[in-house]
Amino acid sequence: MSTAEAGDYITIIKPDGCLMVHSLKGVKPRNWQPNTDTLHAKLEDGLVVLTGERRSPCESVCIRILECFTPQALALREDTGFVLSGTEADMQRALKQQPELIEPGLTIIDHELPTGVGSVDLYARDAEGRLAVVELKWGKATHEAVHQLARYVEQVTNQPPDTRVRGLLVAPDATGPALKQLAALSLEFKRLTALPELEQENPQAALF
Amino acid sequence: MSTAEAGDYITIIKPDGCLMVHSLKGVKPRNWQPNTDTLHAKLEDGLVVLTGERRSPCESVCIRILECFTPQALALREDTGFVLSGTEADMQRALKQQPELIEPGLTIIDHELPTGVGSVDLYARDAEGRLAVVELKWGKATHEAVHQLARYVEQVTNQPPDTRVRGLLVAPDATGPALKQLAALSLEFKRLTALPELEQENPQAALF
DNA sequence: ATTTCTATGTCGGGA
DNA sequence: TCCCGACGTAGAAAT
Repeated sequence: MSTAEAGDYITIIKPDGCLMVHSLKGVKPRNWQPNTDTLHAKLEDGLVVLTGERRSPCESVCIRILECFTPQALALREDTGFVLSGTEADMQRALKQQPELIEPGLTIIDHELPTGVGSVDLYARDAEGRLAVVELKWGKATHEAVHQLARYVEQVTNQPPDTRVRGLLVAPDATGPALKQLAALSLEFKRLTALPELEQENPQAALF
Repeated sequence: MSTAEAGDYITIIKPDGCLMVHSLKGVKPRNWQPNTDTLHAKLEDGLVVLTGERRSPCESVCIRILECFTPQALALREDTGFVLSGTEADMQRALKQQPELIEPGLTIIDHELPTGVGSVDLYARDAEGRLAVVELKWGKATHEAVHQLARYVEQVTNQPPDTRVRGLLVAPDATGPALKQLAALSLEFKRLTALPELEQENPQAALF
């Protein structure tokens, strides 16, 4: 249960049932409701009242429209595109193709390998045959990333082979505490700032 | 670095520098940028190109407009309102006023008490004088909530008094794993579905 | 300005 | 459908 005062808002309702009420600040809507099942409009005391209901979880949004500035119904075409998000997913793809960017002689064994405490980004073997767990971060790596890497390394080390496993944190940068913690845990940091372009699979007019 | 294909989008730019590009699905924008510092528009190959730049972190968004359906400049009035979000904050306020809803004889000692691993929602003493750490969740409590509560309890227990501290998870519901974990850790679950109305501090025209 | 923590997170994948 | 983990999380509080 939440309530907002009257004011100026932009309300957007998408065909997939996403309902958003934006105020003049912030990326997040002031109020919203994904997966709205039914949407009713009725007149109440001379005001238009929109009600969006939703099952599972059972909740509803009620919008009282005191005054409407620019009503619009747009027919956006089907979502053709696909975000080629050059973030961790792309970083992972690129480094899987060119593991030598991390270290010469490295070969990728697996990626997104579940360990019971999350997924290892890359699982590799180095030039000397040692196993290596690789954690990728697109942004500045924090102590959280180190903690995660440490858990992965521990998890993998405890597997049957029980050999020493290297832990590599690959990121463009890392915070001070992160580097300190890395050193304390005998883990390694590999700075990686630029990625070569991957061949475009489907070159099209780019929006962004 | 990310790129999206051409398609139909709704672009919103707010005066606080929030730039959003919404596709026809989802509550989250397809692409966005909070705190945009400078916004340029230029003509390039006969297309309008919007460029939003931002320092710290240094990044930019570039929007190529192939066709523009309904350009608009709205002057929303200043953000008068305030969200009276009846979520954990309200839940906490209500239970602080009426701790007997959690358990008869409970008295609140403190709220939002920092413990070094986050903030305890409520810190109380029960009818028998034992300390109790209360973790509130407005939605279904997951194993994460249990983990958090466990950390709080551990943290508080390790304080000088070093007496046994009760851990209470108060939520309308909890997941299976959460309940199991609670039992294993000797923590308690208190189901709380409905809250009585708090007196309104500032009754006004309500939007939602 | 940067780090840390919360959230109606949202979203996607798997059981 | 529910549960679980990741995210460019965003946003706020504390440092």
